[in-house]
Amino acid sequence: MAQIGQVLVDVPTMQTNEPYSYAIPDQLQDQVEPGMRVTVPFGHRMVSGFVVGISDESDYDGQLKPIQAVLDLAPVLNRELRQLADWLATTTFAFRITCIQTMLPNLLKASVERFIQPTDEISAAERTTYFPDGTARPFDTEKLDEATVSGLLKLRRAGKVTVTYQVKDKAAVKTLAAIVPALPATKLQEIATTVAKRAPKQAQLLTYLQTMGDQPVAQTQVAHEAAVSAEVIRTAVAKGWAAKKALEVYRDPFQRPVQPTQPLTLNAEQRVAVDAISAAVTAQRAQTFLVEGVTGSGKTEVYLQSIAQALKLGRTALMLVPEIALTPQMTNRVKSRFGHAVAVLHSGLSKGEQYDEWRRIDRGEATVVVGARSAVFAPLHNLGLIIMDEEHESSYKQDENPRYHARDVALWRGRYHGCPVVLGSATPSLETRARAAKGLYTRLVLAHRVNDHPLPTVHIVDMREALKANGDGDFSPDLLTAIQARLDRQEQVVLMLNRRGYSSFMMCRDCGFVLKCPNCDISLTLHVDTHSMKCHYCGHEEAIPRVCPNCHSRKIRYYGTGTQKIEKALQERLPAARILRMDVDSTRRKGAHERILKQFGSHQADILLGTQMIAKGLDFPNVTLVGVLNADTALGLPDFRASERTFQLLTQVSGRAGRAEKPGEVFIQTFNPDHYAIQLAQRQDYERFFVTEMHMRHQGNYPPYYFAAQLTASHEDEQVAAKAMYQIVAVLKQGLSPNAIVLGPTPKAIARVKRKYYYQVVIKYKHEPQLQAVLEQIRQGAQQAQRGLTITIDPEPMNFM
DNA sequence: AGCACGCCGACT
DNA sequence: GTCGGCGTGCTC
Repeated sequence: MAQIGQVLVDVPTMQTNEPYSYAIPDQLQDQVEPGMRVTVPFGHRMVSGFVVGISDESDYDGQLKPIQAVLDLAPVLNRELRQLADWLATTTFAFRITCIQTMLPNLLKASVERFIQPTDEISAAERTTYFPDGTARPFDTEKLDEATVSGLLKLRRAGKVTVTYQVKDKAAVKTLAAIVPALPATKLQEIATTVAKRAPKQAQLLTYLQTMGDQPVAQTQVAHEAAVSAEVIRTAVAKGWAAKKALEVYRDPFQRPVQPTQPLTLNAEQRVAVDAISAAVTAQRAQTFLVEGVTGSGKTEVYLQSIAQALKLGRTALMLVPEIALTPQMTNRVKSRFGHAVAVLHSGLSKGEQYDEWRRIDRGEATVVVGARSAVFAPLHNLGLIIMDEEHESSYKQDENPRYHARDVALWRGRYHGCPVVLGSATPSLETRARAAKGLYTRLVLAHRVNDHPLPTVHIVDMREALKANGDGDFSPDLLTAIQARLDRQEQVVLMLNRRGYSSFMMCRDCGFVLKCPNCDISLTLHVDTHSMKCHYCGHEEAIPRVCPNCHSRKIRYYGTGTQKIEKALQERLPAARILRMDVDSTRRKGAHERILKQFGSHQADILLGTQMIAKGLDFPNVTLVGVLNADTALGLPDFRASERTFQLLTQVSGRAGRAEKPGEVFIQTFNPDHYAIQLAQRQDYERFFVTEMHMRHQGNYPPYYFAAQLTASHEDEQVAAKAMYQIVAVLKQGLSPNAIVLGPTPKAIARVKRKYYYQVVIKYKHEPQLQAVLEQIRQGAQQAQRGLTITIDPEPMNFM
């Protein structure tokens, strides 16, 4: 019976979110399998598509078109990952094809190219103007100038030219020229006796060919080992002694060799953790662990030994780390333990390297994968363990469709494979820690630093006092004195500027008061366009204050500053200091990040000044002082996670001081010295912070007590965006229970981005069985709504700005 | 997404 | 009268 392929076409729209039926032509019969990429005619053009099923019949009434070509010899997504794609699509409200593209390496995303060519109808004059080469030319409306495009389109209407489509598969396997003997060894030996005396090189090669077996060897290697030139090899091939073959090779992203390491001896806490995780690995139990360990408590060693257990049982392991922590030092540590079994996936690799690593994993040649967010889709078979380090990091959440959280995907895969998931952090997210408290996750605590180094002394500097003393809002006298002392002692300093919070909010420089919403306990954001302060949660609006409502000081103003400005100010104060700046600007170029760190590591600078990115995972033994210039900025953000983020950041950055023999010191400059997030970060008291913050969340009906979902509408016309949001609120109110709290609509913090206005609604709820259906209904409705109107749904937002 | 179809205003 | 502007709807 004729087969029919169910194909998801690569056209991300609501109408094409279901598979379309295509006839499988005879010559492709039994070649097409679910999980393969194909090209199909769609409308009046060719598109690429993805086969999700094969069946005998279709419920489509019309005439089926045939699949044009198959792009893969084997499925690129196995059954597990296809199921995962469907789950992702329903839970994140993203298109199925978008989910599939997200899971595949970039190179497997086929592109469509258009070509235009003359027909017989065309006149000679037209041919010479538009087709100087006389034949088909690429037709990219973006690249050609307008006159040419309109001219060509006119010709097309007249039937004088036709447009053809070509789906181009970028997936390129890198090959090397390789040599394999074409004759049996005995025959070669026979020939060897007959070659001319004055052809010693040919004899040499013949001898070599006899020894090499039937596996192809790279031509360069043959030339080297047989000590002959490429010309001699060519002659041999021409004479039929050897054959040329294309040898498939991987673009190896890490050429440099690593020193093998042995497992370290574990302390009692680490032992308990490894044993618990190993037991779950062995029992193939989908158990979730929270490994809570302070900086330097040896979490990584726990991960590595747990991975070893999975490998010992013939299973594979996945280790996720935040992109920013995916440094060569980090990956080398894993590679030196597990050698060639390790594949690394991250954005620093070229597309080709990513694809090759992906293929090594898919073929089972790599059994340990280390990577950032998207590595959670690594095509590992037979997973035995998933680890997610620094699980609280917000970079695990993708900000565009599909808006997935790698943690949720990891837990899904854990359930699928029956394998444990280990979430690790010194400062777990409230959600995770709360689940551990409820007994849903098993909590494993590493309270001791491996070398018993004392934690650094943390000083809180009250900037209100400092401001009075020297009138400088950036550097306190205490911090400057401390920096000078390190310069004198040839030690190094890390200074962090909290740049998140560049958004303009109002804070009093005398008392630290931040203007907040009376309804939401969230800071108000300044809107220059309307000259007012707005709450992005409930829409409350009030005038911009001239004096501080708390202490009546006139020093209430916007808060926010940049690294360049700070660098200049610091250099003026400490002319002798060698300052290295690290921020988004100075690390934009590839490899710049690593180069700066290397420079600092070899003490080519005294002070490293940077943004958040310096808080994570740096380990410089000579750094004995860490300064946080503005601890408050994140606190001022209109986000209920502001305290949590501040606490996590301060705790992390504090861990950067004095990790070696020299004791460390930390200075936190703040206008809110009494804020619990800052106070508790000073004491490195996560538990106390957890309890306090949980109380705050309970008071405000925020996660983890409530779930939150966010809907955003954007349109060039502000009225249209706002109106759409009001209609959505009406749908929500009707479809949801009275217990659901619908906040908004309100304009977003940056209301106008790329000439579009953004309005949002936040839903807080505990138990809404109808929510999925209502959101789905809104998504359906969004399709036939106004042109240019975009509705996004985020079922678990991390950012409320 | 990209294209055809179809309905309106500014030209030959 | 027609060319071509964009708004609307469909693609197995």
